[in-house]
Amino acid sequence: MASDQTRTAILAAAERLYAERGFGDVTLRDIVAEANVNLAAVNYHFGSKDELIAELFVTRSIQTNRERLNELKAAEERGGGRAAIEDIMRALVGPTLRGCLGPDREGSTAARFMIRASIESVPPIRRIKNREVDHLRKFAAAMRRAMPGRDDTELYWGLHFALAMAHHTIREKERLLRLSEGKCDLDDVRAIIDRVVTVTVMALTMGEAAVSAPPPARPAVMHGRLTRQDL
Amino acid sequence: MASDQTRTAILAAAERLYAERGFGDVTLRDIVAEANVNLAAVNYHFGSKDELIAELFVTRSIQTNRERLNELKAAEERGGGRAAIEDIMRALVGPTLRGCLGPDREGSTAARFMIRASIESVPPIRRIKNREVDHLRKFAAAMRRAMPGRDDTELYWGLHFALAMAHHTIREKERLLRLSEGKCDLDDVRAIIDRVVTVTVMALTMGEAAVSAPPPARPAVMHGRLTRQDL
DNA sequence: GATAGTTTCATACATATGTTTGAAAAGCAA
DNA sequence: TTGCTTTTCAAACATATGTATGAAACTATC
Repeated sequence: MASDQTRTAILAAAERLYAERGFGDVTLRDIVAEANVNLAAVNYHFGSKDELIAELFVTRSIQTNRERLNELKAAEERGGGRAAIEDIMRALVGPTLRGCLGPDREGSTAARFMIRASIESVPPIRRIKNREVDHLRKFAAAMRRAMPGRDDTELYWGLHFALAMAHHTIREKERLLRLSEGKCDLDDVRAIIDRVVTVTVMALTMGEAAVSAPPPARPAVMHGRLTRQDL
Repeated sequence: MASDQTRTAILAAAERLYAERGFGDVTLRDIVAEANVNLAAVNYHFGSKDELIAELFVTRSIQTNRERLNELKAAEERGGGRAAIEDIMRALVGPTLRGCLGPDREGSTAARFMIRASIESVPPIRRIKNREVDHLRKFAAAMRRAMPGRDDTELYWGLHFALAMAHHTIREKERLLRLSEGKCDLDDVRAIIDRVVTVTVMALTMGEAAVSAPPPARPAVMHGRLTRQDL
């Protein structure tokens, strides 16, 4: 089937252009020019522009979520059914950060597309995005297992802040670079992931200290992770 | 001058609509209908659509920045020239969070407009936004005074994460509400500000602990702020 | 109250953009 | 090949949208 060739070319071209210039600035004519196909091909193969965008987004969403869940699963197996909280957070923010930051590549096209999608919030994507909550719930559940007895509210805030830091770092990396005059190394993805994870775990354990015991034991996480030279 | 009336009506209507529906979905015709003025009035008074958006954005930017700087200044005077790091962060994230969250109001129109602006990143705004770095530098300077000897890199990351948490909380409040099934109280703005500030200060002092002294003293901030009942 | 400058208005213009159409081309099974 | 389906193509369509225009209404100064 040569038709799949056209379909694939459109998908690839669209993702590339959307990732680069955003949804607002890319027209169907831009896409078909990039893909070297006829204008009508988009509507023939996808029905509409919105359905094209939706297909792009669901495909990539599934991929990212699978990556995250794979890491989570690996961590849980490593821990005999209960993953360490750090590894859970690492599974949450690692795939996205690795995909979107880094020295050589400008971030893969797929990752940059997903960033755009989470920034610009165009209608077809907004509709799909609501399912993301179900995915995040799996991480909330893992966190609950890792920190039993912890108040759920705290878990949600921790999850929320982890995504905040990861996401914002990707979105505003230019600004952070300029603000810090290059001092913040945005190519050292490992260090960034460590940093986000460390802060998140501190935020999560901090609450525990304040709520459970008046003389709070220093959080367990500070022992291992905090002596890294990159902090 | 009756001309100012039209100008003002356009500005107000535009801000309201942009705040509500975003830049992508609002046309000049929507704006002039909302403002009850003629279509040509926009180009007569502002020159172009982009210049209208730019004027809205610079006005609000100046206001937000002034609010922040006022709080910062007050904190520095309270501390005799050197503000506590918590109060600096509070001055940074407080105005925005107070403006955009809260029970009664849906967040002021002005604040919601600024959120849109920071989300959608339309060309005229992108051009202006570059000056924001200069504003943030004032906070970096205050932080440096509050934590002398601290590595600059850490300060920038702390500043960056504070904005990340504040911003992301505003952007994704619906999702956090659904994820937590209402357990995360997004109407208690004071508690949210405290939470963001506490985590940020922990992130900032955590590095200090790891870098300076091998047996890290429990961060000073944990004494005062951490016993709040809302954590 | 006449005149000059300012503002408003209805309307038109130009163009960008998603979509549709109908015919031509290509693929494929018999 | 023949006949049918699937795919491609150029062109047209419909419309939304920012902008421009020229006349009318309004305002203020003398």
